[in-house]
Amino acid sequence: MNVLSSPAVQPECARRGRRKEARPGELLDAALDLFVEKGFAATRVDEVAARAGVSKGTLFLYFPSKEDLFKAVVRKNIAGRFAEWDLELESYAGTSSELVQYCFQSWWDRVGSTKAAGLSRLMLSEANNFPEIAEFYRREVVAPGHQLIRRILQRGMDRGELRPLDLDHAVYLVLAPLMFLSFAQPSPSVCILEPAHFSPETYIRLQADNVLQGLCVRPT
Amino acid sequence: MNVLSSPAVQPECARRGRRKEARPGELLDAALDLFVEKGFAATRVDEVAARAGVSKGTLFLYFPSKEDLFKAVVRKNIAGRFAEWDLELESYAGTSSELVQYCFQSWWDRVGSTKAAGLSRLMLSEANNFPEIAEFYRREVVAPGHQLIRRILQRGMDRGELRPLDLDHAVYLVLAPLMFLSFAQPSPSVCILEPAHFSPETYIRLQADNVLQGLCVRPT
Amino acid sequence: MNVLSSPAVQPECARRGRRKEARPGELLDAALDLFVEKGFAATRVDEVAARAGVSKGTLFLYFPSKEDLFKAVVRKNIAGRFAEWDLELESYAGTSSELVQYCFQSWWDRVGSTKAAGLSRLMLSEANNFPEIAEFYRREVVAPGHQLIRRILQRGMDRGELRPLDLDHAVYLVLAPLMFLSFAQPSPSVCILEPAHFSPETYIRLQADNVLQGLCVRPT
Amino acid sequence: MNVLSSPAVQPECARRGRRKEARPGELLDAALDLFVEKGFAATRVDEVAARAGVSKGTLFLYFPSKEDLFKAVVRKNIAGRFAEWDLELESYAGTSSELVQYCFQSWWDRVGSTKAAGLSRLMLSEANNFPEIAEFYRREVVAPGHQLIRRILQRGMDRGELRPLDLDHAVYLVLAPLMFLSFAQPSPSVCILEPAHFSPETYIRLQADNVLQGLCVRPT
DNA sequence: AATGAATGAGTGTTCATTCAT
DNA sequence: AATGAATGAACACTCATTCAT
Repeated sequence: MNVLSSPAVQPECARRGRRKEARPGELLDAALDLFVEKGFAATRVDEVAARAGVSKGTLFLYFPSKEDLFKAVVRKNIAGRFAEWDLELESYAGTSSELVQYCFQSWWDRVGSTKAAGLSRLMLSEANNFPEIAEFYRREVVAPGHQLIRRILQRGMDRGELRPLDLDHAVYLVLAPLMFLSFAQPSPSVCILEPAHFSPETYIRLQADNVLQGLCVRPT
Repeated sequence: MNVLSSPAVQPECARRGRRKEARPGELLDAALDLFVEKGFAATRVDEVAARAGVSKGTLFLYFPSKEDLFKAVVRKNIAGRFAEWDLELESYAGTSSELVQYCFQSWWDRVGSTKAAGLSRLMLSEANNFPEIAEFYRREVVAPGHQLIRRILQRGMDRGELRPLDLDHAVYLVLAPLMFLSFAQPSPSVCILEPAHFSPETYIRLQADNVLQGLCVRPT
Repeated sequence: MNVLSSPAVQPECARRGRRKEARPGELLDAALDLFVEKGFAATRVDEVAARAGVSKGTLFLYFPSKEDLFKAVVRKNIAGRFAEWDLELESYAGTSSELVQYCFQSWWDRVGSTKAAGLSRLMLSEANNFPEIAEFYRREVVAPGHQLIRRILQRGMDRGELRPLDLDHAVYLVLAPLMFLSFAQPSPSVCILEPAHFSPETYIRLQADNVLQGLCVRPT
Repeated sequence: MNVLSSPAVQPECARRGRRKEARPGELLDAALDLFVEKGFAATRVDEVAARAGVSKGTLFLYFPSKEDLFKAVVRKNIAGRFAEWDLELESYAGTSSELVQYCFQSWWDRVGSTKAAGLSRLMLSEANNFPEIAEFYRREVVAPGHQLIRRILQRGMDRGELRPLDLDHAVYLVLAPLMFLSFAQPSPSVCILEPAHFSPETYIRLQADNVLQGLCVRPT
């Protein structure tokens, strides 16, 4: 463990120590993959542990239950990032039109194009069977997400850049296109007819442009 | 069970006879309800059988496995209503703007507000596990649906009422809002923040109006 | 399967039918043996099922949980018999002295000398860890047992055959000797010093005689 | 850890030092508490270690297994207080009646009301699983206890104060009430119907008085 | 054709025990 | 000596599927 340690044994020695702190992250990564691929119920904790290279018992050392593991996955990949996004919104200086475009684009960059996008579809199927998880997801993801969009639209109305809107329904002008793309991940087969001709980036731009035609006081 | 049967028991016997042939249909109906409500994995075959009024053994008499039951449910319920809709479209006489509005509205009336909407969400979750069914669904539902929208948009462009559109992505300007609503049914909790303040009809109208602002050459 | 069926295959055929009704009883017998031998927590449901000659799944067909199985065992072997004993007491015509003797004796004949006696010791160890079972046992066994003894003593006082007694403590003049013997079953090693010199029947008679010396108005 | 240690840290160091040697004892004390409270199986070694203020690994440093810990607990706590009691008996000057009363009372004061009473119940439950310990308990506790009672009764017969007794069974006239109370501790719920109305002291007096009515040549 | 009793593989979770540090 | 991260065997309970009747 000194300067002379050969690189070959270093990892072996360090693994223990390094692992200890890396474990939760490795488990969360493995869990995200499997949850997104198979759904919550169909994902076996053994498999998550195996993919993270540990035993089943170790998983329960870090997460007291499968549900808690799932919550941690959601928190790490989505829920925990709203604080940052909210701040970003508050300090945003551009027009509402630019803000909405930015919103679409950065949702895609940070969520839609990542594995985390698959979590939305997951919730769709499992919400009925796991009410506690559904409630958690509503509180930690759905609510902040809705509020974020509402604030964007409200800001636009306040600044006179957007038409007067019924926010209870207008939020979905923004959310529906994003969620649709989210639900289509990672296997778009039942949503997108010809994935080969489909570019998410083009989709995102088109949706943003189009919704703005309707939202803005003066169509750009 | 012969001519001497008293009238009192006759119906009993007759029902039996009728039942025997109606069994598969009753099972499929029960299965549709439960699959849509709980998802594939969480639906127990006992419950399907019970709801159809037969024993679990009988179900396996008609469907060799739960998977086959699922396939049969999907096959039965996603039949071709598209032929009729295609005809309707061809003979439509109004403006594109009216046509799109009509399209949103009648989708909600005929699909979105019915049990069939639940099947979309089902397919979304199970497509990975039933590639064969997914392919079937793509062929019988996704493809005709996309084509229908494409024709509507193409018609609009041909008539000079809609702007020039990249159809491969523009179809989703119409589809995304509809599918989002479909996936949110029947348990909107993880999509809609406050279902109590949400009216599907208002949503449909707002989405149609808004998308048209972007699509039309001259905003109405 | 007709009149010519050899007796050898008859049981094979009949087993299905006969079993169906005999199963719960067979399971309860197996469960009683194992619960008494190993305790509640240490008894494996697989083992109970195996001893009854069925699979684990079959056990859960008849008893929804291990706790319910245990309750059924207690009900069959003790709790369900108080009704009969209460009746017996009401119609008893002899003196209180005879009644107490009869009580000791028939407790031994019907409970103390059977495997059911082991259930008391079981509860002693498991009560803390399974509060629901403990509560059930209190309600179904402890309470009726105490009441039965109280009524016997009260009857004796009413008839002027027994001295005035503080029933809250006097019940244990009768219960303690019986329970001690119960706790000593089926392995008396830590209660009885020399089991070889110990006769439960003699013990029962001696305890009954002795307690009566104190209870009766005129020592016999 | 030497003379230079500042007074402030001295106690810290000293405690460590003292602790190191006291560890096994602290572990045994913690284990006694927990075993008595929860039983052997339900007691978790983590909890024992935590209560003793050490890690789980440390426990296994001193005791190779949970079973060995249990054995050590029993061995430590069931020491010979009988020598003292035997002496007390030999020099006792009062009547047999007084002696028996004294015996009941001091058993309660010195054993029944202490944690040691819980050990009896522990042994009762675990005797099957730890025959070696059971044998030890028989030799060190059961046998001396029985002998002590036998001598008391023999003394009474010799002095003409007690009736002629079959000692093999008569010992239990004294032992059964005491053991019943012992087993009922510390959670009397499955033995005592209404603990709120129950006073161990009253119980002890009543049992002593009553048994003497039967034992004595002339009822006092 | 219809039943429903029986099965047994599979799942999340616990906990005594090990061992590298 | 002491730690605590890691293990893996064990266990109650579920449910799709089978099959004798």
